[in-house]
Amino acid sequence: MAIKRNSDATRRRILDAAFAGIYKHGYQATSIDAILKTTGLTKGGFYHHFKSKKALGQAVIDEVLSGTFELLWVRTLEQYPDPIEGIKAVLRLVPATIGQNFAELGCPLNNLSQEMSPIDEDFRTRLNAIFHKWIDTVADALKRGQQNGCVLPGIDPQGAAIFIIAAYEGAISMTKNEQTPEIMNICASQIELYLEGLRV
Amino acid sequence: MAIKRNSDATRRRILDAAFAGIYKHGYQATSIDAILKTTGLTKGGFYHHFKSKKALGQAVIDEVLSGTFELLWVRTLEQYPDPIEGIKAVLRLVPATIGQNFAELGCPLNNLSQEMSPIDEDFRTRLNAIFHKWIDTVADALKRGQQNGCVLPGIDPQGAAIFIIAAYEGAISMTKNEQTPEIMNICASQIELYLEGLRV
DNA sequence: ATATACATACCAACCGGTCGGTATGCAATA
DNA sequence: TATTGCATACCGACCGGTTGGTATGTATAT
Repeated sequence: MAIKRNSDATRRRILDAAFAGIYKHGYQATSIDAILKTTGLTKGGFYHHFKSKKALGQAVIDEVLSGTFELLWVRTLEQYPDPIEGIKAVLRLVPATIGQNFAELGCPLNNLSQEMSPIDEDFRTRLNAIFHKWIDTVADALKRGQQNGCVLPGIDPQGAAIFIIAAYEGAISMTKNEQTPEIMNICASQIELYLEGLRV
Repeated sequence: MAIKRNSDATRRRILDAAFAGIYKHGYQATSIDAILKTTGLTKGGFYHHFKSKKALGQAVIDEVLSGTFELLWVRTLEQYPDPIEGIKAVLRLVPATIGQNFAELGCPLNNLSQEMSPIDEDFRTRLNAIFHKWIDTVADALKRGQQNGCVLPGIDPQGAAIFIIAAYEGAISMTKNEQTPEIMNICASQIELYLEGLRV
């Protein structure tokens, strides 16, 4: 009747519980005790894997948040030669992949960034790195679109990318405020209107 | 040398300190002790004015947040016959009125809404009421624009209003993430691009 | 046998909130 | 006009519980 001990799996369980807590209640309002409760661990076990609460938060950013962004945006955009179609596909993918959570809890990356950016520079730096990769991903896609002739050559890819992401994050925020997926659909169609304006 | 006792002023001081704390650290992370420190009050004095921390939070929404929104949006839009010019004016007003705070701390209304909407229905209801007034304000302005012939009759004022506010909030969020007003300018010019697309 | 992966017990600081008490101002009364 | 009586405004100690974190002990895997 040996009790299973698996370091990697335990660490992963902590990470998942921390992500869920942070996603719903925010970083500051997620207590270590709460994480212990959902994982069934104790203090000693937790602090064996993470040297502080801050270290846990940063691990969530590096190992959980950055991954989900890549899965949704990078993978989708790279399989569309036309970036405008690619972005529209992401917008349509949102309700499917993340489901109800997005309408209830918003974007986990933006949530954490909004909470922590003003009060902790280390968090801000890490989170901003993901945002920059995101912007570059969209901007590169738009550049490809300009080269293969489906995006207007006059527009600034960087500026357009920033706005697309801003509008996307804003749409998710409004959806969360209202607590209904309906809002996301309204905003998505308006974003598409903007996107079509970038077309040759 | 009687010590000044002024109930209204004291209450206002608490409200201001609470707003500042919530704006920077969020509601949950703003302790009553911290408010006592900045106001110079004590526990007894505080609980004479507010029966609980939650009551304080709701007073901040009703008496501080709702006012700043009205000042910026309602007042500005009502003095522009052309709603598109009105919205553009608001966008230009943002850095002037709120100044550096917006780039550092974002939109106080959206901040609180993002934090509290998923975890407290009473907060959500109050905050959502402000958002609805906001949407109606912009939608009504667009309708006026349709009547006096400067906005396309085909567009849905409600949907456009929701997206304009979403894009605006998203732009502020991105600016806060990056901690530079530059981002706001980039997004503002893209929003203007969208707005011009609504014109006849 | 030694390092790893946990459990247990504990700490000081802080959390929101309560409580008995006190200083002040104001209105009725004498 | 002076005195009284009471509501208001505020003080500061204290409560049970929670916070992030540590020091030490023990069972398991290699």
